[in-house]
Amino acid sequence: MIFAKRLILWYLENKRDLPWRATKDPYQIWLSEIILQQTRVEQGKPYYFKFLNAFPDIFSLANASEEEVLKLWQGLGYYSRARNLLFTAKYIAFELGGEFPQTHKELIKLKGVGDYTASAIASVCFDEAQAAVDGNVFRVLARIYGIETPTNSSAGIKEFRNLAQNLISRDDPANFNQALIEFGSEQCKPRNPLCSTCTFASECVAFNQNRISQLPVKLKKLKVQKRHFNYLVFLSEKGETVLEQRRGKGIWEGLYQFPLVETTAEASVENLVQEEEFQNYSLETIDGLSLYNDTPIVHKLTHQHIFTKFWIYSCRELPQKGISFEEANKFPVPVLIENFIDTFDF
DNA sequence: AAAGCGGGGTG
DNA sequence: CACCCAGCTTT
Repeated sequence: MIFAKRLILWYLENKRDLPWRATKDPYQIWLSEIILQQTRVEQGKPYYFKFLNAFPDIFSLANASEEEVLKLWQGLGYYSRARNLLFTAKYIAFELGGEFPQTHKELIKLKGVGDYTASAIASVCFDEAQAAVDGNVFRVLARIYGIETPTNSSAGIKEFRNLAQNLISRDDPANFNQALIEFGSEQCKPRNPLCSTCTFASECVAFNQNRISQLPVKLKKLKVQKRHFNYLVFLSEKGETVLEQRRGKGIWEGLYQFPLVETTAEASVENLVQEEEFQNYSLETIDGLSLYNDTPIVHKLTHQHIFTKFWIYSCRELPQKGISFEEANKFPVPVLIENFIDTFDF
């Protein structure tokens, strides 16, 4: 039996009951795919429900504010997804009259939609035979076919995409794509795959050559950068503090945080007060300045470790416009800041 | 082609 | 601790 047929048979027997599998509505499929980019299903699920509840259709999302969307997205990471989500919702609602693009060629033009997501939407919603190649698919194909091309190289991306495109079922591309992904997620797992019950074990190169732990091949990853953040938590007599929005490129773009002084190393109070950024927030005195956490809080991200000190800065009047402590919860903030706000007794 | 972008789960 | 997750965009 051909690969696609066997794969789909496995899928129909083993597929999970996931919320977005009950619909072919492109809005809902698009929403789920954006949420699931580089995100585990179990982590994404509650966000999918939150968004669908808050924004049942493309128009309600299109009419939301960026802060509203970022707040709902808070904690999920890769926040450009949220900004692109809103941008694309506005485009579809107001430029296309709410009509979703229906082909891979058109879908891939949308902000935040790449080859994988365009293929997923085109196949699931419109039965177009475009292979959706995600991390699961790379792994399954690398193992079964014994492909050593790094999956995160340009050559690898091309090779695996071509292979998947040759394997895809013309009759049922929607189930084929979801089956291959589901198979990678549930059977051909990164660690300890279930080879003993695998329907492809007899022809799987990795299994038969005992190379499961060596496939797929990925190019080495960059080393993590260390950064030192000093947050100034102002406390005024009126019960206010200061939050600022992060501007420009970089981590947490568009999210809010306390006034930040970044230093090249862990800072003492003597170091801190000499920083130009600190003096930009200058008060008449530093008598109210005290360190909240003696040991830096280490916030670990994929590509950087952020060593954080929170400095409590009590004052009569704030150096700039403030917000009440209660309001702090309403702004979209990084998890690092959210944890502090939840813990600190204002 | 390579770097940048979050947060959390897993072994 | 390292590795990975229903990847995309920018440089």
